[in-house]
Amino acid sequence: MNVEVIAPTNPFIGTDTGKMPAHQAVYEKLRVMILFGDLAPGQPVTIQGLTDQLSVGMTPVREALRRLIAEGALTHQGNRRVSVPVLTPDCADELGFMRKTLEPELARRATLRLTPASLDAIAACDEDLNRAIAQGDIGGYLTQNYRFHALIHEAANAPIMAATVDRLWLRFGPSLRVVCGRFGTRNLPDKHQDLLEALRIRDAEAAARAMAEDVIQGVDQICSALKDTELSARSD
Amino acid sequence: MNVEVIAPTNPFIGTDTGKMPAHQAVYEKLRVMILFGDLAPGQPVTIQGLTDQLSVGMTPVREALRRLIAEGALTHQGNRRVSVPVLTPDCADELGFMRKTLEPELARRATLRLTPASLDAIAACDEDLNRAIAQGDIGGYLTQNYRFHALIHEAANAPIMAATVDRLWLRFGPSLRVVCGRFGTRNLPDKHQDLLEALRIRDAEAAARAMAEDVIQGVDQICSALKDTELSARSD
DNA sequence: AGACGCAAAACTTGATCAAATTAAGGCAAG
DNA sequence: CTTGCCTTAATTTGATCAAGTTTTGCGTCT
Repeated sequence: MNVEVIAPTNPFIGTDTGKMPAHQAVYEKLRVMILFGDLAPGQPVTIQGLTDQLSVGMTPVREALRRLIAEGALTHQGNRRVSVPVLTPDCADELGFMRKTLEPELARRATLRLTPASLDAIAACDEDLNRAIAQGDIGGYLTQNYRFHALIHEAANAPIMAATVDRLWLRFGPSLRVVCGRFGTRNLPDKHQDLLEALRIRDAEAAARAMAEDVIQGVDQICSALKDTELSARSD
Repeated sequence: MNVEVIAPTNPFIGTDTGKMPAHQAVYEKLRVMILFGDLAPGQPVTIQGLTDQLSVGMTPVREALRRLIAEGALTHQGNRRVSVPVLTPDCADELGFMRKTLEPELARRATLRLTPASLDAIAACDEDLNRAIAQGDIGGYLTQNYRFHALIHEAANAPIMAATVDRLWLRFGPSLRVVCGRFGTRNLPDKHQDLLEALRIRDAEAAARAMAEDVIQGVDQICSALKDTELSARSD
């Protein structure tokens, strides 16, 4: 299966498996691996492979996979084979539309319900993000960028929309890593400064606008990269 | 558990369990029951109850529940108890925003990719829907109304958005039945005529507008009904 | 090239363990 | 003496595991 264990330094991979059902621990582990590109698009995922690797029974693994499939993070490949989905341009278009619509709304709502503590957390996260970009740390960029958006989604106090958008990120994850591996951390979208300023002065519409621009930039970059990879694949 | 088996006359409950894994059969059965209000909001759902009722093992039931929980059709009620979620005004607001945003887009896309066959199917469905309304058949109204929208979503050729919207309907389902049971089939939203006409003349923007109005009408009706029930519950 | 067979993986089941809720019983206070 | 609460036991339910069954894919043989 070739799935490397991630270093527990990642803020999202605390994996406090102390008092947690096995199926949830498996779910969270796989989720992070997909979100940050440790599983390549198209890579097959087998139940028995995971039971061997994670030393858990078959039932928890089955439940975790079923959950991830329901979220679109994995796909049933016809004959009861499970794999990491390959992002097609059509899918990216759909995901892009939803992100462009929902994330600005989340930013708008976050502006209204924002607490000083969460604003500080978002600002701190943005600094970490800039540091990662400056160092060319792709993994750091991916995790901090996700965290930046996740913090805003959390502040919006709209759990259903936040979970929906989270699923969209989950679908972009595997390809994002590939794209970033191609182009490095230069020319990355960053409307975060505008967004932070809008949050500080409590201007919901400005926050929505900044978020929309950030999402559009990111999505367009992925779409163009997808077209390139498809062209290169076709010319093979 | 008090879950009555639905008559197999429903077009969505063919349940051809012939060549289908047990976990999927369980999933589809439960999904339909939730979607059309056969399970009341707040009703507890137990694994063992389902194994007894459906005569299947424990693992398939667990997988089906995990999937439905991931889709928001069921919720984990704290102490590893599963139940049908109760729709709060905040949730309805979120769901409403997403429906108002996504369904017009689906209508827009459906207009462009529409085939004569699918247009006929949609028109036929609308006739069934009107018949159900005229007869005061709540169950028929619920299923045909869902089917009308589902056919449009299918025609849009946008599987991710369609699946996302489907999950929103799944959340409305249990409360929809309650609301309809209160007010009957009068004053139901029906911008379907405008929508059908727009589809026929291939006017994507008009279709999107008609869909938006239909969704807004339906969501507002549910929201106001929710407020009423909450007020009456508070005055108890 | 088509068919047969073997191996691997998924699906299902029943059993076992752990956790939580409920019921019962006893003690104390009014 | 009755009532209310707290503690404890029993039942119900959820979580996990390992074995058996079925299906699929692939390799080989004709």
